[in-house]
Amino acid sequence: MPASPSHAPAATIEMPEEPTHALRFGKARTAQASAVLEDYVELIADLIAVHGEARATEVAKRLGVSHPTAVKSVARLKREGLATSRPYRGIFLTDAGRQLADRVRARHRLVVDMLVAVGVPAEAAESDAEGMEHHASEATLKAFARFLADRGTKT
Amino acid sequence: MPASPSHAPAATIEMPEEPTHALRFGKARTAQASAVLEDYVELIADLIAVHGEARATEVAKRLGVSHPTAVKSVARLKREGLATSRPYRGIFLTDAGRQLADRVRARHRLVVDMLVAVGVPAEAAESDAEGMEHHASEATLKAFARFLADRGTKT
DNA sequence: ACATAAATGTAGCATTAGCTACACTCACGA
DNA sequence: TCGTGAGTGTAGCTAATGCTACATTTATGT
Repeated sequence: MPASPSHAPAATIEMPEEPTHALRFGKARTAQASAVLEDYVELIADLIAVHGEARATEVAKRLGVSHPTAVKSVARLKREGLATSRPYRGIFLTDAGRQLADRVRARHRLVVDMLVAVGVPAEAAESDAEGMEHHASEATLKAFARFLADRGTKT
Repeated sequence: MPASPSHAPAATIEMPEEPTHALRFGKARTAQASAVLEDYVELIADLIAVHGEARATEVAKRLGVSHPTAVKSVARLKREGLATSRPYRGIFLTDAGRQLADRVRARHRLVVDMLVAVGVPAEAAESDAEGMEHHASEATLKAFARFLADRGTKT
């Protein structure tokens, strides 16, 4: 059976538990925690780039949430030093926020390209990447990049 | 700009907003919601298969959470008709729970195999798959399966 | 048989993300 | 100038996931 081959014990050492799993699950949970922040930062960066500014209502609309929800999340971004804003003005990113946005954006493209490269329809690739990207470790991203480079990024 | 390539189109239609995004983000959020349930169900199935029963404490340990947290989640599983349990006894899966476990397990393997096939180190593949698997749509899974079949499922 | 340790359960609190309802501002037109 | 409506902000509620602390029950060893 799958999860813990170490329980099959016949010979060898015998470690009673498998904290390895705990670490993995914990990591996945942590990733999910920052996922929301990342989505907001990326979107805000896009809005600023395209419209010159990012307004709470617009962010809410794009993310498919109510505006108070967006406002609350932006408050969290500010708390974490990723964004700034003043009452009735737009939302702006700090240097840290911009850097995060760039990283997130690059990662998103990489994941989408990867999915497309292995035959996932563009629509599904975009959609699924939105959720998966937040869980791709450095090692995985590096592997993706190498894979894409090797096969010339062709479909 | 990046996030919405659909803004690029010089000719064609030009839709002012992009509710498409909202749908995508919403989907990712929903997926994340069931992710926890799936993790629990999969783990419980494993424990039953290996130990003959699944105890709350063991589940908590494996998932890296406190036991009350595990208990609370199991309560949710019961509410959703995926598991059953009686005070001071083990946790069991309903038919629905077992079916879900099977699907989750298959999906997990598929994602891991895929990552490995593309050159991700086994360790990272296992770890990242834990988070990514919950966001892989049917279309994506199908594409993964096809890709693996084509290249002979070799490591 | 009974005391005690380990496992399980319960209570209460915090945080995050969502929502609706309501209050306030600002910009624009009459 | 003064409304009014769209955009923002705030309050207060829900649900999920976590936690610690405490209560209970089971099981175990003497």
